[in-house]
Amino acid sequence: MTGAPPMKPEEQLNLLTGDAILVETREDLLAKLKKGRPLRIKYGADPSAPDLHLGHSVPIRKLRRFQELGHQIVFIIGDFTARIGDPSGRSKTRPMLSPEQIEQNARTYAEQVDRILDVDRCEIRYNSEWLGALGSAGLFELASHYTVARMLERDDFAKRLAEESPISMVELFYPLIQAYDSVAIEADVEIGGSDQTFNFLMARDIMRAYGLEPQVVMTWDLLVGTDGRDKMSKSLGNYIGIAEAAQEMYGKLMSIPDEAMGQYHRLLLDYTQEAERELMADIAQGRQHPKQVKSALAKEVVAFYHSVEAAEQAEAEFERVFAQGQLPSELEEVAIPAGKLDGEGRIWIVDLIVLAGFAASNGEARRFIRQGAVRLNDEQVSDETLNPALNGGEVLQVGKRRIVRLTLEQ
RNA sequence: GGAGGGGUGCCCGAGUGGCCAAAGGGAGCAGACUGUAAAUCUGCCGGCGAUCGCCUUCCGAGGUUCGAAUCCUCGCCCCUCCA
Repeated sequence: MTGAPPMKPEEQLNLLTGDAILVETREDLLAKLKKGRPLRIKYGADPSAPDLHLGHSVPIRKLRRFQELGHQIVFIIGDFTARIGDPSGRSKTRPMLSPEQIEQNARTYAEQVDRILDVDRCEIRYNSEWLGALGSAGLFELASHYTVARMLERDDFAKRLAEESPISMVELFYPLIQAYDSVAIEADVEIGGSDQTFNFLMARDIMRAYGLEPQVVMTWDLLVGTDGRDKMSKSLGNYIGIAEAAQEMYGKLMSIPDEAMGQYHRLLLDYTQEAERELMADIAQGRQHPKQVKSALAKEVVAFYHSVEAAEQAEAEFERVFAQGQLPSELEEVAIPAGKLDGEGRIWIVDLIVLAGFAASNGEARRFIRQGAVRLNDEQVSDETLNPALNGGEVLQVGKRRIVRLTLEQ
């Protein structure tokens, strides 16, 4: 991907912007591209979230596109800000990180990003490098370049002000500090999620104030999670990790609501907005079958993170288990301690379900039985008092997805 | 410094002396159906043994009462307004 002939600025522009929600501005970007030098593309990494999911992958994939065109990616690790922490009302979960933790997270982060683009060719910078040197005088100068009124335009602030929820002073500084990062590295382009739009745009003003050419801002909407409602996030449990097993990844992708497919194509497979609309229209008008579209999507994403073979295998397995209702080709084994069996080698079915880890309590196990969710050797269990004899090798199933082969452990 | 609002099950949120293991929603799980772990519909959703029941829950510690998530006292925490 290094030896490709340079692409014309106009072509680059189209390739880079067709799927973005905001490009501020296309004219500026074109002008920069016409300079013919590699552009500096800023991306603020989040070293507090070491487990990357497909939501994080979106901007990183877009960075990869820049990289393939020969531009310079600059990752900024916000170690300075991470050490300060964030007292904002909502995100209580942002802890203050020690330098060691930040270093460790950054390394984990880089390893994962490397699955998507070539990290060795990226510039990685820590913002304590320049923010530490800024000092209070520098900070005041920075603050002098922006007004409270404009700061409060940010919808997040405006909303909280309106509903009288707290806004900490530190929070007002975050956008300024981020903007200063752009000044420090002389960013040509900054990209990220649409939740960052205000901060990115503000950096344009701050850069001008420091006598620099303003950066181009590009944002993409946030990928929704497997629930199709909220943005993908680990804490909401609606995420698909980029390091997940192929089978798991495929299954989760198949579970997204149909309406989310368009966005997934655009954000994960680089469909343009126009292509996204066409795809969804095709589905709506019956020219394409939603399931086929979804499984093709799932396959392609899995192939990106694993391999084509793994993706095909995942699909075959999925069809086998869910469409045809057969047992998976490989079953996980759960060892049952022999001591749990009675003198005749029998065990209460409720205990067995709990021991297998399928229920947190006897009550839950009973409920599963009542609901007809339990199968032992493919026979539905309806008797809560069943005491099956166990020889090892039995297949225990609770619901459609949790299936296990039992073994005996002395 | 002054005034006030509040802490309820995984989350949000009702409940102001018994009918409360605690409404409703979300999440989760299961069943049916389907085109998938989509959508939709139905059910479950503190623990334990079970037709009935028992035990532990409504920030913490005490108290009032036959009886409290609901009343009182002290403590801890969160938030808002005025200055």
